[in-house]
Amino acid sequence: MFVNRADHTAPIARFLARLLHRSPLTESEQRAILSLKGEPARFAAHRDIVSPGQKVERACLIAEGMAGRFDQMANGQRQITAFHIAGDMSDLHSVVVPTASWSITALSDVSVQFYDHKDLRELVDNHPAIAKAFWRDSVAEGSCLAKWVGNLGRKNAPARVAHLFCEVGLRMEAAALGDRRSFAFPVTQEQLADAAGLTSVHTNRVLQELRGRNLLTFRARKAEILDWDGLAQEAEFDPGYLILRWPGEPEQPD
Amino acid sequence: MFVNRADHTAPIARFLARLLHRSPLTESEQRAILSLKGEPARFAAHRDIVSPGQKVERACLIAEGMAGRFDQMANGQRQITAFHIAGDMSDLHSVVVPTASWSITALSDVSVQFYDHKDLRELVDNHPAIAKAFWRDSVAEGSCLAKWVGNLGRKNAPARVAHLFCEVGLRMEAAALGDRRSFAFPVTQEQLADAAGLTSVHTNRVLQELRGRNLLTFRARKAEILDWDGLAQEAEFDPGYLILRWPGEPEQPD
DNA sequence: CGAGGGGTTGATCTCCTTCAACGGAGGTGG
DNA sequence: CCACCTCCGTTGAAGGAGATCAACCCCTCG
Repeated sequence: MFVNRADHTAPIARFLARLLHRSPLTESEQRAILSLKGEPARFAAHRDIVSPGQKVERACLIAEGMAGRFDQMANGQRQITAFHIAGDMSDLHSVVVPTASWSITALSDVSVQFYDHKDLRELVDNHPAIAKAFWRDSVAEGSCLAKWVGNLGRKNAPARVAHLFCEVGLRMEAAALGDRRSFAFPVTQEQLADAAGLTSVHTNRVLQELRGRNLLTFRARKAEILDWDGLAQEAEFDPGYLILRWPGEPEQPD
Repeated sequence: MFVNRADHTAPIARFLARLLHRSPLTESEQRAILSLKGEPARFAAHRDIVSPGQKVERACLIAEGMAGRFDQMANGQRQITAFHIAGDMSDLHSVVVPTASWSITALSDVSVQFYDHKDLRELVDNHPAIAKAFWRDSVAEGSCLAKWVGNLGRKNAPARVAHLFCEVGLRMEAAALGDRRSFAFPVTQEQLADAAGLTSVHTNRVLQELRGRNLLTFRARKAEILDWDGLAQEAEFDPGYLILRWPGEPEQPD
């Protein structure tokens, strides 16, 4: 595969690798993506990369660190609706919907690359396969969100927290950023709580319970899954919704 | 606009009208969509239109009635992650992700039209504007899901139920299927509960409370919003996330 | 050394669930 | 035309998961 010859640490190459998990692309299509020109930037933890209501003209690729999509309530409560890891184009959707009603906020210190909508649109208009790859990416994002609607609507706190760790672990492994059983997870317990729809106090107690049951540890922003199967069972975790294809697994037909 | 000359009651015309709320399309692009050949079918309430895990080769357009996307838990609990009304291509996303992990189920009796993925893919490959319109549609769906993650994670029962009615009301109005203050909502209280992440017992009490506060009535599958502003305030409803453009409002630039 | 962010603990409260029963409307068969 | 059944809605009482409130601790960094 062409991408294997590329430098995987280049942000755009990470993005391409992630696309290729889900969508086959020809060598020339891959080249077209790799030739995108990005503009680098850094953000400290807690800073907004994109603010709610802001009209954007470029999309943001996470190069290093972790970011999240936040929904803010009138009383100040927050809900994280997505975690973005290195290689994620966190608002690729802004190409077709340039004004979002939520923020993209740095969870840890992050470095990012910005890519002009104009260039991305040109790519889409000239390469139907890339258009479908981007579309598929948005559908996969929706699939994750739907799963979280189910988790928040119908699962208790331990299952939600367990699901969070399963999901992020598997995504980190797929992105070659760690192992599902041991990966950096640079968020605070409060941010975990904002994702799980819980208070930080209760999240803390749930983490202790999961630790006590020898399922996982979470210290110093590092997750260690002690019992993957047990954790997946607690979470009712079924990875199909992530729509990840693995090297060696049959490719998704176009 | 070309579509105004079309028969709005034809299912595919309803679908096109909905696309045009969000995406400008030329006359020839509109013609291409209208010339799609659909295969009709009917489903009784509670029947699966698409079952979880099923690989599909056609997408389903709701022509009449209401359907929902269901996520099912191991213990039998259900969560509705989306409502689909007439004119919604409820699994347009299946064109790029043909195997879903949830079901599309008829809420009321519904009639639908099926469209082959092959034809839809051809449309997308030949018309970049249609590709972007479909992509935008999936992004809008994701936007609704993200909003529901926020609602389920951080809002109490009355706010959730209120939000449900605001959302469906506005969508019905946009689809010319009713008025935001009075519309058919052919679901049971149990299905409302499955969407709001509540029990049907509590949903019943919440509906009584909202009635008591003169915000809405819901009887015989018909919603009457008595105080739209009050309901929207209770729900913290801000329609931006629906990504609906209205006739007369400025068009979204391509 | 002081300040502040993040983590931990305990006590209390409350929103929603659970369980159990009943009522009413509509459809169906005798 | 009545009897019955089933689905849906309604009500009450009790219980529990998680929120809230209020400390306190530890570590890092200026």
